[in-house]
Amino acid sequence: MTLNSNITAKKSRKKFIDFSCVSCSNAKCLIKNNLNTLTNSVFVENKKTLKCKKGQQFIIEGAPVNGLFFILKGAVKVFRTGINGREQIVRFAKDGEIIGHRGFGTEEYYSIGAIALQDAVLCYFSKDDLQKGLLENPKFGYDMMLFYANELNRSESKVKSISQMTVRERVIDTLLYIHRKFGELNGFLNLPLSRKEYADYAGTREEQVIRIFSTLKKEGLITAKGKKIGIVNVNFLKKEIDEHNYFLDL
Amino acid sequence: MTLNSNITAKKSRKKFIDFSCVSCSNAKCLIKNNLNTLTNSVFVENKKTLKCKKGQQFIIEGAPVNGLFFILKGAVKVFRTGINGREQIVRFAKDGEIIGHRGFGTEEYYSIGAIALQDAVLCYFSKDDLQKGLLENPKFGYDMMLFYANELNRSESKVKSISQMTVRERVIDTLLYIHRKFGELNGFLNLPLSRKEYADYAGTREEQVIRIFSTLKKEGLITAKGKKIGIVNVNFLKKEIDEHNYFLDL
DNA sequence: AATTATACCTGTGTAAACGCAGGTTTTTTT
DNA sequence: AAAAAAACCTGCGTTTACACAGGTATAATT
Repeated sequence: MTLNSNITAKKSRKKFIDFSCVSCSNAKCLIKNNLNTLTNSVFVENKKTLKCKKGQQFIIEGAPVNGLFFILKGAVKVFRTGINGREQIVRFAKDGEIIGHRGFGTEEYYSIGAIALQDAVLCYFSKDDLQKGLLENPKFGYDMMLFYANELNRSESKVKSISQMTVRERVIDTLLYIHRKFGELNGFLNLPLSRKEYADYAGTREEQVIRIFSTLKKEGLITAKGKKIGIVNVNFLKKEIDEHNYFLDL
Repeated sequence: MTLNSNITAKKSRKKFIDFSCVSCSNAKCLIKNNLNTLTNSVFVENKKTLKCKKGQQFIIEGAPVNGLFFILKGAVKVFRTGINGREQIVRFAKDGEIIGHRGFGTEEYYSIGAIALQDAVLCYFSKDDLQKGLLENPKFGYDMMLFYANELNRSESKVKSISQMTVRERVIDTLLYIHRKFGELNGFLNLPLSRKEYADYAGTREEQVIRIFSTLKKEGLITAKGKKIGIVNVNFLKKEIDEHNYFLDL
């Protein structure tokens, strides 16, 4: 909101606005972190910043890849569409994170879709520019590699979860994931999601999530007022899925 | 076999044998591919090569990370262990591939286990050496990043598969994956796996795989003599799961 | 303030996947 | 060649998760 008011859209029809990495306050961004050695690179100057309203889809599955996005501000869901348009959310992303694995290399089409869950500001880098930057700056490339290695670790962990956990456990796992990643605000998870979105991430159906939320409420493990979900005691929930996570620390 | 006979084990008690990257015939290896610019790097000289017998576990979940492995020759399953020791195979790997995402960065413990499915030869690189190599050679780091980005893509695709496909579809998907990756030999998949291993990858149970193999046999879609599985017509199988893979090309 | 739309909730029947139990075949070991 | 072990197979009852249907509360729109 403070951001939006700062934006004076010169080319409002294209939704591209100028933003500068140097003055960016996003400490967790890989680009910001490597800016000292990237100042000479073209790609920082060539980046485009665009606003994206809540609910807006900014990456469409199957569309040609030209580059990739960094989230300057906001929250985003990344998903794959299956039969009958059923969504599988593979990840939630926030400030500083990268969206669009296929923005590199020779891949031609996006394999994922992405929708803003809140009003968001996105930085866009072209494929060629970014590739150049990565090859010019080994530290940047190394950081990027680590990011993907970590994401892979999380994703493979998710494969096991969906495969071996019950629906109830998966829903609890999802609640804890949102809690870890987005934290709390006034005792409620700091990212409002619909029951359907919980289901799409947990790999189940809306009705199941609703039922399980009801049960968890009765058991005093969570509080729920509409989309506002509060975790009463994180450790109580953790305990229930702990045996699944021998070697997991994220 | 030809490899084994070439090996003259100086330190046979430690199972480490000297091998040289320069004379390596493995064209798909990331290190081999970048060898021209890596010749000065220490880490290529410091690598250890070790033999690993069929069935042997060379990475144990939760063990401290010191480095990571490249497969010189052989096939390997990478898995995570869940409740009651239930295995979730997250990946099969072959010649030239990397095992152990956590060999980088600050991670302390392996999050995955790895077992040789055939007699294998592995190249081992220490964490520090490899990190140095990656930071010295941007192209090498970039290639590594691409590898992880592709693996992530595949893993996220697998999340959707397990979440949305029926068991039958998942088993078919697994058969096609093995076919893509390991090919055929005399009309049979060129990687013998037990029904249990198919189940551990597909996210189901041994009995289900057995049942589904029986049905597929009756339907004339596959042939099966023990562990030897043959796909009669790849396209027939593909057709059944195609609608799940709108934007998938791997 | 009334209306529409969206999100949330619950009961009930159904189908898919699972667990177990008992068997056979194949492979490995002695 | 015999014995043991591992892998493979099948039937059947049970459980889990699902689909559908109909309802209520909440939020958005006019």
